[in-house]
Amino acid sequence: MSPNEAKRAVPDKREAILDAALELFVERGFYGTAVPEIADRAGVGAGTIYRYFDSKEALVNSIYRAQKMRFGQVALADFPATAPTREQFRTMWMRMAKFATANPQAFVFMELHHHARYLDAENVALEQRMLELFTNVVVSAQTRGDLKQGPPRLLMSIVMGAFVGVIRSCVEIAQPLEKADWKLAEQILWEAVRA
Amino acid sequence: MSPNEAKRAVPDKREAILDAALELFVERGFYGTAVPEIADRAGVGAGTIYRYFDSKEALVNSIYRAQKMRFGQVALADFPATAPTREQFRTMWMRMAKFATANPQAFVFMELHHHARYLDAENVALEQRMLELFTNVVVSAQTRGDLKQGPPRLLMSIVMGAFVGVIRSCVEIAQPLEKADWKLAEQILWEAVRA
DNA sequence: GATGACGGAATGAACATTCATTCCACTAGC
DNA sequence: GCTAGTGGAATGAATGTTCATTCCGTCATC
Repeated sequence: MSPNEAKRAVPDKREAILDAALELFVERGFYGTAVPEIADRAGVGAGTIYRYFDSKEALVNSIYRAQKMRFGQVALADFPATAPTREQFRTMWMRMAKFATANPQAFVFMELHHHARYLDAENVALEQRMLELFTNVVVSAQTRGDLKQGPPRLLMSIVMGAFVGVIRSCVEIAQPLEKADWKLAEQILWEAVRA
Repeated sequence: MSPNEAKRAVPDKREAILDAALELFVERGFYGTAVPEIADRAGVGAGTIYRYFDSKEALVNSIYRAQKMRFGQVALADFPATAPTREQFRTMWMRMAKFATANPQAFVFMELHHHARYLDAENVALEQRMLELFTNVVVSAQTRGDLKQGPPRLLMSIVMGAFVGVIRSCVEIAQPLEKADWKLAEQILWEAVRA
């Protein structure tokens, strides 16, 4: 029996800590969450957290990085760069909706910590890179004359803001949106930004 | 010299505390802000805060209530209940834009604390009442056939979400939106929700 | 296969620090 | 001199972090 297999006999504590911390950070925020609380919910000792993470800040940065990259994977993998703008928009929207429905907490977490002071440089850069990717897509769609003119930042704020608004209202009432309503929302926002 | 005048000789400490706390709560959140920090920024002693507010929670609730009511005044006073929906929408949007431009921090503060666990019952009720007011306006516009059908909550999430998105992007880059861009945003969102 | 010594993961009580709140000496205005 | 109002040091509770100890799976030895 290899050491690896032996280790797997114990349920993964690192994962348990990450999950518990994600939940609590969403519920109470970073400063509102005590490390021993995280340990309790994860079912480990308080000290164990420091075997896996250097500090509370390192923990929150770990979660942020992992979720952001997962989101990036889902949203941007095989992006249909040559497809019509209408289809690009629908694809992006529905992928985001799928991710956010499957992981509402992860999505809200990213929103909450977007511009937190305790995000490390690597995460700030990651955020920046993703923003630029989206901006490029918007700008080139504008150049093609498919989207309204105006500051790209404004268009993105409107679409992303609306998306976040919808997700948050779902989280508040603890009920995922119907597929039909997702489609309606997509249609509404496409009509909003199309040229 | 009357006692009132004498007091006014000292710049209003209550107001200074409220202003400093609003700023810091926006910058660092409720739990991330230490009471002595608030005192420092307000230019008063830490103990003085407790002459004016029972606790840190009472302070944050005071700010929330004051800003929410100010916002309600601005947004809903003399609401043109009989005007065409198009005009109602424009009026509401521009009033919110005016408030949020003049008080970006107050607006972000309200967004941040919307569903905080430390909001007292009175503030939760206040929030509820305002939500119902907006919902009524939306539903009756839908009944008139001026807005898209669909869950009113969904439409409101989209519009308010987009609005918040725009404001937050302004706050991030510390630069208010041009009047022209506000008009563009208004037009975009009207086209989004109109029937 | 049984035994016991070993390594390192896990623990949670203890520590230093930070925080909200209290308290009291001091001041300014009468 | 008296009072109301103030600042900021003092206080005790709570927090993030550490560390001496426990616990457990592994493996060499018989």
